[in-house]
Amino acid sequence: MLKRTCTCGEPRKNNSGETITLSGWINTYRDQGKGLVFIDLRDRYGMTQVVFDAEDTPTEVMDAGSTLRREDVISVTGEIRLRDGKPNARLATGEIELVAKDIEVINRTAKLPILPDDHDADKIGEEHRLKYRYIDLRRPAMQKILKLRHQITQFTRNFFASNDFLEIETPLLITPTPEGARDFIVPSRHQEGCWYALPQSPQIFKQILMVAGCDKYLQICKCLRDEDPRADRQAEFTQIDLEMSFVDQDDVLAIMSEFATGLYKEVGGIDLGDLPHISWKDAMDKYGSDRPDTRFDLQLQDVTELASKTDFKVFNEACESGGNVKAMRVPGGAEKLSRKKTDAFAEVAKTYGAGGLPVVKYEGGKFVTGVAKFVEPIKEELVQALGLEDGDIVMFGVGSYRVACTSLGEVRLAVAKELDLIPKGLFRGLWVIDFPMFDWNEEGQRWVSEHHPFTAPLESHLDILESDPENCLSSGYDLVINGAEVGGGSIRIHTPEIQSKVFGLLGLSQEEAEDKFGFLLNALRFGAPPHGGVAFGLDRLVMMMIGTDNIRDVIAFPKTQTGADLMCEAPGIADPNQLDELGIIMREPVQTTEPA
RNA sequence: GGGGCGGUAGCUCAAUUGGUUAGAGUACCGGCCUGUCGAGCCGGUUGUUGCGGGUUCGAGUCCCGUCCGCCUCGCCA
Repeated sequence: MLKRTCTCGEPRKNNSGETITLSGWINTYRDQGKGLVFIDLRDRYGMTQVVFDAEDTPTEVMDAGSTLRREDVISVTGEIRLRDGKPNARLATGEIELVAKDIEVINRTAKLPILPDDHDADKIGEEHRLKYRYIDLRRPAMQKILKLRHQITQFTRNFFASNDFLEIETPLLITPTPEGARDFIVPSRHQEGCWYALPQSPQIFKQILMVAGCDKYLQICKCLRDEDPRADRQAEFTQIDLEMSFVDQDDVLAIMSEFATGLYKEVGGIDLGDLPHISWKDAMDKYGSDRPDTRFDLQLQDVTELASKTDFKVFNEACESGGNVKAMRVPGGAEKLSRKKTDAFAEVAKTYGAGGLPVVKYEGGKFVTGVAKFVEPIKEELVQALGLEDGDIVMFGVGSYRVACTSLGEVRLAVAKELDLIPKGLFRGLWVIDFPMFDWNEEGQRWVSEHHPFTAPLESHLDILESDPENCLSSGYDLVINGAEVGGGSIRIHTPEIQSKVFGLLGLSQEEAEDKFGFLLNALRFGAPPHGGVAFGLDRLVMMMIGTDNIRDVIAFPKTQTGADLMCEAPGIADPNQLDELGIIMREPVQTTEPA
């Protein structure tokens, strides 16, 4: 093999006259006829134009050159020279070209199913890109993502290493636990009938590492949750997982803020500014979300009391059942938001549990359209409360506190998108703190953890943990950037007494708690330091910096909505002998279906 | 589990109220062309219309079922 002496991104005009060897893929070929062929040779580092010029290239090399096709793999030796034609400003190497003197055609490609072209990549069906991922990943845009992801993990390791964190691995084969997401489970061969779970996160292990005196822990680890994916969510994803001992919330937020702002600045060239703290209640009240997007101004206001003075049945029912009415003023919205558009926003509200989206416009000093006649009696008060000006539109979120807030909060995002209120290139981050400890689950008629069962209550709320769980706040915190949760954590419970109480509130009996979490409770009995930490979603960090909404763009080998890997065709059928060794009998004979 | 969108040539798409031989661009193959760079010009090959069933004289088009992909609600401590 002709071994390369430099990469396709390197040669410049000051290398003129040098003889070098390049290796790579044929990106394009331009055959000008007998005696002149251009190819662009591509590797991870860039592209260089290679010219086969009969005046300077040996005949047999000319012949080989004219047979080259896109994505063939070659090595080519030649001399760098300034281009005869115009330089190509779009290529870093655009001022020079390599005059082919010797060539080795290393591997010719079969007929290509897709072309690795950034130019029309978004036109290619994602299904094809995933099936032929090795071709798709050759695209410079995909290479850029892989590199950015690498830079983020490198920055992370360097940052935390220089702050005395130890990178420690935790097991992949662990024990199934109740609570939380559905586990992926793995059969045990040695103990027939028993199963491992794949970790939803290393949560308990990292806490135990604190008990073990490790003090500061870091891991960049895979987490697995057998739940339905979304555009920004995969069953298999990566967390930057951290834990620290002898710290309080301020300590954790301080170093994690330093990390986050440093990361965005160093790797992304993005100034995140300060990361203010906002309480969960404030976030819900003002933005209708526990991950508020603060890049634009629209805010929600509570008008429950005013609404109760109206004769509007929808308002009254919410008020009487202890719910809320939230209002959002959209300045100048009366003209910009047609009935058709507000109807579309109503669909958004309905998706999030609201019955609809009452709307009223304020024009010429009076309310018009929608629920105008219902809010007329509270006109003066409403105008004053919301600071209404002529030409505004008001939308209402009605329902239980969470439904009123979140449905209108989602409408807020839709309105911002519709009216193009979100400045491009702006990044805004904040910490959401003071989450509730619990959320009441109607279906199961029990409390569930808002964060997770190991989250400590605020010290000041310890006394109401059991007497008033609804109002007990936790030490949980989420880092939110541009309306996306990019990380979250908490100060953990570090005594077995409180941990048992929380398990109890979650409806886990003493026996169940001991059975499922005994190892943690035990660890807490043997000298657990106060500790807390964070996990950042690596995939989301990459997505945000690269500017994509699609998590599959930032994962080398992602899975589909049904958890399939279209390239390797996972999941697959196990050999009957494998199942037999594991003591597993299929309920139904396996149906092999022909792929479509 | 629910709702929505989609599946036609290797790829991206078109195909009128159901109508005869399913087209175009691109890729690929052949030819021409000595300064191109998403090269150009000329010619050519390419189809289980996802799969199965039904209605019909006739189905890419209508109906039923099913598979796959995407978006989404639930779910994701």
